[in-house]
Amino acid sequence: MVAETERASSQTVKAQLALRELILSGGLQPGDRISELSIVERLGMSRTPIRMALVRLQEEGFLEAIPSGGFAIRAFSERDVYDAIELRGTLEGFAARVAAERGIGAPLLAEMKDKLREMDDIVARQKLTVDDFSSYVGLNGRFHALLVEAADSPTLARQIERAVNLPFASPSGFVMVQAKLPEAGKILTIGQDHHHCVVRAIENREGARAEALMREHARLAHRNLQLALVNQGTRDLVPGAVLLRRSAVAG
Amino acid sequence: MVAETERASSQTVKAQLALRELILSGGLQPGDRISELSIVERLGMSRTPIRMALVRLQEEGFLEAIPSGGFAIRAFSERDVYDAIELRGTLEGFAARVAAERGIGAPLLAEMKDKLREMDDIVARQKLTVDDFSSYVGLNGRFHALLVEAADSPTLARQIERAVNLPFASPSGFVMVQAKLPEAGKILTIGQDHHHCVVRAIENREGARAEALMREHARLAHRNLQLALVNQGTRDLVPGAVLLRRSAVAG
DNA sequence: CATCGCTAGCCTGTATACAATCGGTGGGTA
DNA sequence: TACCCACCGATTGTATACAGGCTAGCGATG
Repeated sequence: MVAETERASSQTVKAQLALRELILSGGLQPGDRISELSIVERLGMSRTPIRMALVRLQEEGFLEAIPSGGFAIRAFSERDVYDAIELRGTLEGFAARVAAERGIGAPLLAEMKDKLREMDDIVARQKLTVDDFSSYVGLNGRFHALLVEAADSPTLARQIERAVNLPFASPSGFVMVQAKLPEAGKILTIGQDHHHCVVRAIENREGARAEALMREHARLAHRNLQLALVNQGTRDLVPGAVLLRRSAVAG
Repeated sequence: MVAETERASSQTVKAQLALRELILSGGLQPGDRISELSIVERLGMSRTPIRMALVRLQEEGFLEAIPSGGFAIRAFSERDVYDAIELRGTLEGFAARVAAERGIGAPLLAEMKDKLREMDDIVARQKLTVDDFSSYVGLNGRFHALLVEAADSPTLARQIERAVNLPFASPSGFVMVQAKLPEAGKILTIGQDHHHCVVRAIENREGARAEALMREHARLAHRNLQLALVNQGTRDLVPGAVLLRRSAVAG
């Protein structure tokens, strides 16, 4: 009965994706209580998969439970975003250290270097197009995924996956923002150097160095965050900007 | 209609607690697929709250989703336990660093020192009873909770809460094990010293030191884990021992 | 005029019926 | 004898009906 035009697995997953999209597109405002019935008529499915999706989105951090029942869209302060980025750096640093200390397999190392080369090609270009940034996002995401894989720890992988779910905490979250910033090339160059250094550190079994590098690597996102927030024009480029609580800055 | 003898909130929460207990008591074996119907007749409630509880327990890390549908009890290797402990240390270290760098309020600091004094009293005793250890567990748990509170970061708090859900990753997980180990007094003394040092570090705004201390503090649990696993007698004292995959060690 | 209480409506939590899919078993054929 | 296909049972995913609780709005009273 399901899936005539759409090719998706279960209703629950579809609801989860649709709700996430609805939140991130601003269709639902931060702080708003989510009425299940309104979602039912918006998505055209029954309450059961929607309730399931709501629980999952709560665990992902997009929603918070209301004591009297139901859920509300979570609102984030600028410091929350900062902390989420720093947290990702800490966890990825941990992963890098573990990978360095325990050593990683040759195929994994090879693929990391492979992705590194491809990213080098992009960064080397004089004028970066939006497509270039887009390709970089894909490669960068894969590189960070490989790093988690390199740690070979399911517990850590789960934790990182969770931390990275918030859009502004994603490793590639701010890459597309850079496309609009004058400092784009510089930050990209530095980030890519971090990538190179961390691979070398892992190869040489330098755990502390690998960890410190990934922490600092995440802090590039801090800079992008600052740069994007200073003027109202680029503010909306911050990933998940609609989740940001309007702070006292105003305009 | 609900709650005649039992005083609990919702069916979902009751199911969650009951299932967790069922898993940790060994009523359900690691690797086993969980049949919803069997839980229905065991707990005497309908499938809906049970399904809800299953999703939450998956997010907590006790269950893993089966591709074809349903859930299975997750099995942990010794290294998983090790990693979970190290992960807690990393996250608590992060919390301590943030607390030190940003500074914490006087009331919080006062309560931390208060708990410290109470724990000192216990550690100072010559012969420690089981009740002593039990009191220590409570105080220790509160102390660690205060540390998280001191970081004043909801994102981080959520993440730590999640990491600590696994019983063997809990800050107080191995305290009761120590009660049965000859090295009990020594490790307790060292751990308590870590507590003192980290509070001093936070007070003095020494972020790096606070972080390193909490990491090392968690590693005391590594030692306890090793000690408990060496002989079969104390092996079952490891928190959540039933979740451990029988490794090649055998007996 | 303000505050307290009641009532009505909505909304969430729970139960249960229905549908679709997965796995296992048995029989048939190469 | 071994492998493949088909059917059947079981189990999960989905829809919907029902009940209890929360909230808000209105009216009455101090």
